[in-house]
Amino acid sequence: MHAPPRRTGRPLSFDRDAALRQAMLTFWRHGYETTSVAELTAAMGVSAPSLYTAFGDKKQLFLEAMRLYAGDPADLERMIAVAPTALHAARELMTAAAATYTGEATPRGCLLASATASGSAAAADVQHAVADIRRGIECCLRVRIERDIKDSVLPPETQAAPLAGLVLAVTQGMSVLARDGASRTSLLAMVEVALRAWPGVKADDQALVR
Amino acid sequence: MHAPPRRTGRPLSFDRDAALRQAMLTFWRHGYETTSVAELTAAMGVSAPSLYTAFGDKKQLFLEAMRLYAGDPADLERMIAVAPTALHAARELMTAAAATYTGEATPRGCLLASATASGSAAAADVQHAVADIRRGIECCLRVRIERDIKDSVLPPETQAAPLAGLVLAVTQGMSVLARDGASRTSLLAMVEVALRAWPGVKADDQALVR
DNA sequence: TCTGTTTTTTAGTGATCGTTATGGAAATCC
DNA sequence: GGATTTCCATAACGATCACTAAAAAACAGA
Repeated sequence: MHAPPRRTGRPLSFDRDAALRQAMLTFWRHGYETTSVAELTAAMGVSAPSLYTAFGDKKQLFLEAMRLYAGDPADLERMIAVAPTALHAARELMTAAAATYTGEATPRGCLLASATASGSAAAADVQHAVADIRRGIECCLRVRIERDIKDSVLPPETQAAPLAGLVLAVTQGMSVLARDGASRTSLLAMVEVALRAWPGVKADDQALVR
Repeated sequence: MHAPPRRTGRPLSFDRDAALRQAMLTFWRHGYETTSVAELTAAMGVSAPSLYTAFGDKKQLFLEAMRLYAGDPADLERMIAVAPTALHAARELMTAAAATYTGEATPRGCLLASATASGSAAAADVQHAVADIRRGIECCLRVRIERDIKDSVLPPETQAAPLAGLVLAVTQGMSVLARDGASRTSLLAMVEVALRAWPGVKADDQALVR
């Protein structure tokens, strides 16, 4: 992002990246508003004043943790663009989500889906930031579908927007089921079923695109 | 449920059902833990002591509001059982959800999806109660799909569980998109696309089952 | 009217919320 | 070794959290 000012004075006694990662995991598990600063300081191993000088406030800390969770948007955009077809990209998106939501060393579900699903009016801007990430993914996938239509990979009557929306809905819906205790295997089976909604895919045709 | 004891004493000054409905709308909009009792008393037009004598505590009030939102489980079970096919039931489930999540006079999204998506460990039992409702719907739909398989309405290789899970995932995922601002029209289009994953349905075949 | 029962209002409980002032310890610069 | 700069630990800020004690108020039956 921007180079640290690197001035004189006492150096930080904690690893900022490691602390941020712990904050991310805590937000992932408990949500944004339902995670207290006390929980954060305990998980991060950092006192409250240190947290505030290093990250600003709770909201900025969450936004930074959210960006750490989501990764570089350019990476995802590249994955979608480079995939052989939009179908491959959609499958990759959903299977990766299913794996992420059921990791052994991480909280269940999706940080984006859980963190701000509920929230008071005071957290509206945080909800917008999360929604922006979703919209970015959906937009990226829709554009890729439209490209496939233009390239005659998909039939011309294909509805790009609802198809991209479905992928997002299944993804975020899987987060809910993962939180309820659904296994990775069951989520992956759902992904395979969902992909049968893709134009040109049906039943055993799936083997062709895997 | 159980007949009121109908004893002597000062009568209630407020309509309990109307107050419960306002509580439901407030929980629907802001979630369980992120709704304060102060917000509830303001929305319900009831003082805190009255709220506690009438509903117990915040948790019991939420559970009652949740049951009001979800309706009688028997009604849903009956709808699924009475539907011509499991496909009809699935379509009804998803289109009704899309309509509910984008109502003009109600909060956006699904109370079940939003209220406990995030939450501290203290609200674990509330999360379980919400998850139980989802599991009930999913189970009911899965049984209906298995019945259609047995009745040769669906092909024998149909995977009932992932198919039912997909319907739930799309439903709960639509809640997220509705909260992000998706229109009812776009959600309904996604439902139509999702239903193409159903065995035996593809493209224009949909007209046959509508 | 009097008694008993229940709900109301008023005011407040201790706990926790996010956040910060303060004072001193620690590390770099000259 | 100062001088300077930065960070850490302690403690506390006002606000809000879920919740309730106490007493007045409104009903039913006598």
